Amino acid sequence: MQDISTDGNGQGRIRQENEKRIMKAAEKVFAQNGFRGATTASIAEEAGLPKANIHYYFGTKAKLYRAVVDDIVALWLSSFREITANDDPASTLADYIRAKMDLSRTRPEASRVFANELIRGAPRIKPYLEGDLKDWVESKAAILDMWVEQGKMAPVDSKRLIFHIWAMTQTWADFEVQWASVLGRQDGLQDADFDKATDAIISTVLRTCGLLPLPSRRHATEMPLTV
Amino acid sequence: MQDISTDGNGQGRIRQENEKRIMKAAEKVFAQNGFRGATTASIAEEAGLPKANIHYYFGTKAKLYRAVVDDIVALWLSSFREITANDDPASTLADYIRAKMDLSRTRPEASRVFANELIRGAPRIKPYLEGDLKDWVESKAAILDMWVEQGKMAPVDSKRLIFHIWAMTQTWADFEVQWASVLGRQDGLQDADFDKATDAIISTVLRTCGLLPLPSRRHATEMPLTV
DNA sequence: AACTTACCTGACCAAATGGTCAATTCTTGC
DNA sequence: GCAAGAATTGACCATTTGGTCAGGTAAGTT
Repeated sequence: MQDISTDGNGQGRIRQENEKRIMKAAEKVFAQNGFRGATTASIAEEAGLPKANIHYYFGTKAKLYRAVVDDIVALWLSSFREITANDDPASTLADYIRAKMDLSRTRPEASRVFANELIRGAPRIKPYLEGDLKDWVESKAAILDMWVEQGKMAPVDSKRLIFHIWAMTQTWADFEVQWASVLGRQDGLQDADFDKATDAIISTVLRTCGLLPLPSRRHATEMPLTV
Repeated sequence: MQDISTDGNGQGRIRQENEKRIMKAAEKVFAQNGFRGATTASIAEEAGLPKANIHYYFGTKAKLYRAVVDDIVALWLSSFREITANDDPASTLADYIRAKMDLSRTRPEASRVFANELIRGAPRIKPYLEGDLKDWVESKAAILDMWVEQGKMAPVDSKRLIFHIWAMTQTWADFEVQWASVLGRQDGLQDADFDKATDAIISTVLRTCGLLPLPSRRHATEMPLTV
């Protein structure tokens, strides 16, 4: 006989399938409406199940939300294992930016749930921000600083650089509609748009770190700028 | 006798004061909960007025929201007049970033209402995005391109550079709690934090444009990187 | 086949929500 | 000081919301 707890994730086949289905629907609805704005009825409709079914599996809206957010935090953390010690700065940074942009393209709803949570002051994930995330930032900033020490790259404000990489990569998920509108993409951003954005972010970051030669200017009438 | 339209902004003294008061409260509540999640009751409480009073001045929640959003769009647009033709690229960009960061620091709630709207797919402001904002971006990108043509700065992807300036500046308003948590600021970000962030963004942008000499590396054991 | 457990869901409920309204008080121009 | 419009608000209402529950069906185990 298998242990199937009521609220956790038991291992009943049907249960697993339905929980996944509900969480996918919930992620979408929470992303679009935030916790307070989302209704269990609309989540049920999105999942193609009667509302009572949602409560059967998750109990309350708050617990369902918690499950969705925890899932996303786990995704975030797993994507963070990237940057490691004595790699090459340029390729490591570029790889990390590419990984982050892939998440923005493939899991925009997850990013938006997270964004909603932050805009609201992160009542439910502050411990994560002050714990795992803070630790991660500090350890990665230390690596950047070490690279600077070793003369592998130009001095930078390492923490702000990390923050700004997140800002630039996540804006393409969170505010996609803004960039699509401004670029005139009626059907939303295409893969090519993400590629172009990725290149632009990599250029910006590598130039910030002095890791990318500046293309020569059109009219070479001025002195070189850089040391 | 003065013309006081019911829904617009008549010039009754009391009316003006109360409308301002309600909109301020509404901005805060909408920022924290989005349109659907905000309740007229909580807006009323925040404003220190009975709920019926809110309806007396604005009719419906939707009209109030519209008024708040329009106000913010106007603020946004006015902050956009900045970048003009044949200025000096470096100081113009730096000034613009400083202005945008000042908005993030002084009007974070406005930024968050806007962010909420974008996350939701911008149902109510798409015309603005596809109109005024698109035009603004195109005209300013043209100026950047002109500077490149004139050899005043290195070639850049001008539109993405603008997008990323927004992303970096607005993240300090929209996701303040995240950065405060990671930096260990228990009482929220301080002015010094914004100053440091502003410097970091300016450095990144100017280096991207080849407008800032790179500080020399610690160990000058390698060849200069830039052309 | 019998039995146990997981799964399903229509019908229901109390609370919250956006909005209305009529009665009352406050302002203001004359 | 007084009439006319502006402002105020408690009480009320229809609808929506999160959540419950009883009575059922399907699935697995022996």
